[in-house]
Amino acid sequence: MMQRRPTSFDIAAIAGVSQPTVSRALSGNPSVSEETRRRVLAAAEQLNYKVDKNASGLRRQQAKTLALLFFEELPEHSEINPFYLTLLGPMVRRCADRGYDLLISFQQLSSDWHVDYEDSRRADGIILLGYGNYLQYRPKLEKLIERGTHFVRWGSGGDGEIGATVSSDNEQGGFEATTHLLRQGRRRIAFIGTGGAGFPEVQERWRGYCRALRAAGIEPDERLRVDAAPSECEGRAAVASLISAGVDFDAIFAASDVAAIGAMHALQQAGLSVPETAVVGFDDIPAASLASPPLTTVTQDSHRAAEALIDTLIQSIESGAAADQVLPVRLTVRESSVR
Amino acid sequence: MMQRRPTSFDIAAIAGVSQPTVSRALSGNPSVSEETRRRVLAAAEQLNYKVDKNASGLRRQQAKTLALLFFEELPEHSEINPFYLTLLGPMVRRCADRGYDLLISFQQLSSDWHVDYEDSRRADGIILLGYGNYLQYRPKLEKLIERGTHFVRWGSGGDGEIGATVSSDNEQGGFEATTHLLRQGRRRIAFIGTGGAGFPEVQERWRGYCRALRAAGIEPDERLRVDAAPSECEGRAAVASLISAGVDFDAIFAASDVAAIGAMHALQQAGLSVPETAVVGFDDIPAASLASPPLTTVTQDSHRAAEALIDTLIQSIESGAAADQVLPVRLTVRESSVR
DNA sequence: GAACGCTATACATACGTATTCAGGACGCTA
DNA sequence: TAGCGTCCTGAATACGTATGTATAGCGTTC
Repeated sequence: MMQRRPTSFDIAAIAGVSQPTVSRALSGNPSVSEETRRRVLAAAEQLNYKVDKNASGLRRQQAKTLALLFFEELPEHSEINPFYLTLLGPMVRRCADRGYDLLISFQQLSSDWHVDYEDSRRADGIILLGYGNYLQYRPKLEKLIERGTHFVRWGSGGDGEIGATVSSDNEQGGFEATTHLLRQGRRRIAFIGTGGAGFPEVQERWRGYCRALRAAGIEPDERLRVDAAPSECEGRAAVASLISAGVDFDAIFAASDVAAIGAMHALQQAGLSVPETAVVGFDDIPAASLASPPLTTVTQDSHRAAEALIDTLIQSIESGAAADQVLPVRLTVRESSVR
Repeated sequence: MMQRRPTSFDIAAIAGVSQPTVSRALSGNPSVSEETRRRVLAAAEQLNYKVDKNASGLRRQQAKTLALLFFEELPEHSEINPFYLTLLGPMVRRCADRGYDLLISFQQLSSDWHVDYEDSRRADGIILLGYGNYLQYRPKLEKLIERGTHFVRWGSGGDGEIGATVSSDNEQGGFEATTHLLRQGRRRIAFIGTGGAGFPEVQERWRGYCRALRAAGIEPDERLRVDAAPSECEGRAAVASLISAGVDFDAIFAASDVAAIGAMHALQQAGLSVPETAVVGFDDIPAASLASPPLTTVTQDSHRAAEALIDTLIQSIESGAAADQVLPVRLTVRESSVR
């Protein structure tokens, strides 16, 4: 029955106006009279007309689309960081509200990702999601800036950052988690997380941890610090190594929930109960509340984070400049840390 | 320094050919001589030229983009079904391999989703992801078909389905899970899952459950069947109600992992240990292996599922027809079901 | 040696929209 | 009634690509 998609000319014919008027009416141009606009909208409704995204984009030289780029090594079968997945829903929503579409991709799918998206006008800007270790990508980020590509990163609010950044207040999170454990009477709190220079978030959490300890008159003990990437496996291994090394500890603060869950497994495997040994994580991924016992953790506000990312990027696209943002965090106390 | 994005005319000028030749050279048209193609590619490389997606799409009347539509009620703060999130990575990958971009959206963001994407040429086809309850959307699906929109659904392989469908072998999964429990010596196996007509997957799992019981000479007992949507909360409530009703059971087969995890929590809360009461789930979401004890579950092959979805949709777009697919499942035995 | 076929390229054009510019209608003032 | 400004609309055009059609070059055949 419908042989051809309707164009703005078809609408124009029905509404008895010209094609440009249709375009103006639909885009809310104030120089179109109310009466005309009504006729145009009615005609568009009648034919189920939708503006052709390609034609519109071509004419306006933009895509009205953002690209979400997971900025991690993802060896074939590994999972995307769960925290990023919790950002996904709110980001999609915010994009829709702001009139943008959201494309999704992985960094390693294109060696040229840093030019592909904007150069082909598939997207007007890029959201980079990558947990730490961004140092190795820094040259590419610089290339992005050099080319004038709009992008925003989820990362740390630390110094030496490059490009617009949205982050949680990692230092404060580390402080609150540690303070909570101290208030529970813990004194020997292990810190589990990768401390390498490429993970500024974790560095900041560590700094918060140290501040809390010192505020309680305790000097951080390097023997209580173990490296572990954000994965169940590494978290488990880290605690296992603490135990086998005979290090004395009564609580664990892990810089990521997945590592914290691994830590709990290691404790249980060693016959130690949680919260007898208290455990606190960071992120508040969905699995945190499903763990047993449910995991006390530093909650990052994924809704605000998502909105901040989208808004910052759009502002950068539309007005050229955008300011970094640091979002507050909140301690969510569950059963893994209170006797 | 670069004031303007290069176009195919710029490449043509450098390579000493005409614009159409550039287009043909880049698209691999065999009527371009090797020598010319080399020159064109070199020029393109030199200027960092990328084909303009809008212009290309406009000319070819397609977007080379697929839309991923989460087809669920997502009241503001609820999570996307974790199983779908495990599909995400592989789908993105497959799309990239097949030369398509992937857009992401939620059903409820647009009341007109069933026309929006294809009508505006933002996407050439739609992937619908929605756990069960599709009956209420059936009218919209019919509208999609009527309009000739290409789409594929994740669902059940059952009868009366509409449109191209990719699914797991739910019946077999239910059979294997139940058979496993029977082999462990369990006889009173509770079934937890929504049995309404709108959830054909769950119906099929139930059928497999019944088949396994009957093969062991046991007649299914309706008192052992409790409704629960796929959520931790409903799974917990379902088991709590079984316990408080005084129903006798020695194992639980839950039709979703999240419900199974909820079930374990209810058991632990009631002082019952797992696997003293054995628990088996369905889906194999990431949290399943993180639960304690780790959850035995029916693993759906998310890689094959993702690829089947993408391939089926692209085939439908490019050649008009596509066949349904039913994928095999596999029981993953962990500690929640073996003493 | 003229007609023909084949290959590789150029020319012309269309895709559907948004915007610039020009102009018509109308009301107001002098 | 001429002059002017305001408000709305139409005509023309450009965005960058892909493709149908035409053509130039060149070897082949009878």
